[in-house]
Amino acid sequence: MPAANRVPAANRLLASLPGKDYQRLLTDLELVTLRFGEVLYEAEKPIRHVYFPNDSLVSLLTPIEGHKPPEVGLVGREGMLGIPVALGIRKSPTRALVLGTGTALRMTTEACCSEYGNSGTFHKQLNRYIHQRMVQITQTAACNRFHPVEGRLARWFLMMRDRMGTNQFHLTQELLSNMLGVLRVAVTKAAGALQRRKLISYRRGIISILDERGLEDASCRCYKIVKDTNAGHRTAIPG
Amino acid sequence: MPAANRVPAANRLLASLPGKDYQRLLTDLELVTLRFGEVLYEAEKPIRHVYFPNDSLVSLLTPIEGHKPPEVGLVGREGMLGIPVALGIRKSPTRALVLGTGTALRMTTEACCSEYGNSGTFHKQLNRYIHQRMVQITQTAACNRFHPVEGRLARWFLMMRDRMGTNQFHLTQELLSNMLGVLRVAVTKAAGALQRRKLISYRRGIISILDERGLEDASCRCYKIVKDTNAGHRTAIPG
DNA sequence: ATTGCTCTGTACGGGAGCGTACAAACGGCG
DNA sequence: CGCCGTTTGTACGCTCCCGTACAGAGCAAT
Repeated sequence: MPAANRVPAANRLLASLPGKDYQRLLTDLELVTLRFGEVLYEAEKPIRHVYFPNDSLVSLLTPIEGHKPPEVGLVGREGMLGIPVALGIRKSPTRALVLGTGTALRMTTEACCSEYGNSGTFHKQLNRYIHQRMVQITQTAACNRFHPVEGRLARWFLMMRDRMGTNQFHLTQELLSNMLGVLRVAVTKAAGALQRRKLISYRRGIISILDERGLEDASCRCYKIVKDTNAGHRTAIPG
Repeated sequence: MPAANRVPAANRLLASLPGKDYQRLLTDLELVTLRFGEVLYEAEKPIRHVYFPNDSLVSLLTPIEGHKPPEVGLVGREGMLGIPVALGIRKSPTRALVLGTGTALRMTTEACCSEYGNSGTFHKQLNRYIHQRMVQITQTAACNRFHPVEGRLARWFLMMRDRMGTNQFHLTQELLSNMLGVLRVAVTKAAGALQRRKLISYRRGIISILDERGLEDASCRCYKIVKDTNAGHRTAIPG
């Protein structure tokens, strides 16, 4: 195994663990590079590893007949891939597609299961993250239903920025339209509007955020709602 | 506390527990009647009890500005209300609205937390249910995005039947349209089409399923996908 | 029966997004 | 430089659903 301990835990979930727990986890963790386009899990297939992204970014897609699978989750340094494992399920209901090339720490499904029992803190932090993801999916369900493409697109750019920690990323409108579950031309139109307002620039797959505040105003409120949930640790049960 | 042990555990989640675990849980469980229109949790408010419906039915709604809150979960005898508690969160992200009058067993949030630690089986079954609900939300997100109202309506009737265990229930088109996140007239039209095909009858809030097979054919495939997930225990990690 | 309320059904213009087709711009490569 | 595949932008008819308005049908109470 490559030396995972040579890398700081850029992953926030791991970074939130006490040193002792983190040290024990490290023995099971392996540093890997996730490359754009790579599929970590296929839907309905076994989960062999759980992943903790550092600067990589992964999209979760749910298959639905007659359509390109839309996105139901976006995971970066704030989270983990492989929630079902923590719930005792070895089969992924979704497809995990790497959108942003970068590194991640991973451990085998088996190791994760036993660590989940060993460290109470790991367990607790993971549970909090699972809750965040449920909120994220819930909000996405409502958002997909009601909000026009432009606001959803702005929201998606901001989520991507938060999870990658950079204002520039690479993704074609074609792929993006699949994630949002809309026609490519709808993305073209919405992205064009955002460009004219100088909030972003979008050139051949390279997206740059020019005006963060402006983009937040252009995004639907769902962005803030999910973000605030993630920040709201006070609601966790103490002890 | 009313004698919860006078009622058989119609709730499937409780019924799946070994007798020993169930007996211990019973000391904390209280039998209550949930009445149509009652709100068990308000969104963003504390969760005081977790509920295990017997023949009652509860809808989970997520608030979204400028719209009536759409449904993101439907809970009956197969499940539990208060998943966040099991994840260490005391605040409900959704509103829990009783759609079907009936009984439920409930326990306090505190009791649930300690039982969650006491019984490994309880823990395990709950985790499996949490996973099911994540699949349910995920499917709903995609379904809301792509599928026309008629199929979604048929699906909703079937889910209601599964969770209530009856072919007849009471709900106005107005309320139903809020759950589905569509205009009331869209429900009227879709329900009318299903009636003309003799799959249901719908008279002043009283819905009767006339042809289950036909209704399944009319529903979108999401129905079967979620149902099969719930049946698919084999994917659980053994031991 | 009459009144009043709730619930269901019908009508119609408008808008967002679909599906498709095609044109234009860009970048890599020979 | 010129070619070619990829990516982005524009156009247009169509459908579904929105928003609103209003009519009819069932039920309850007086």
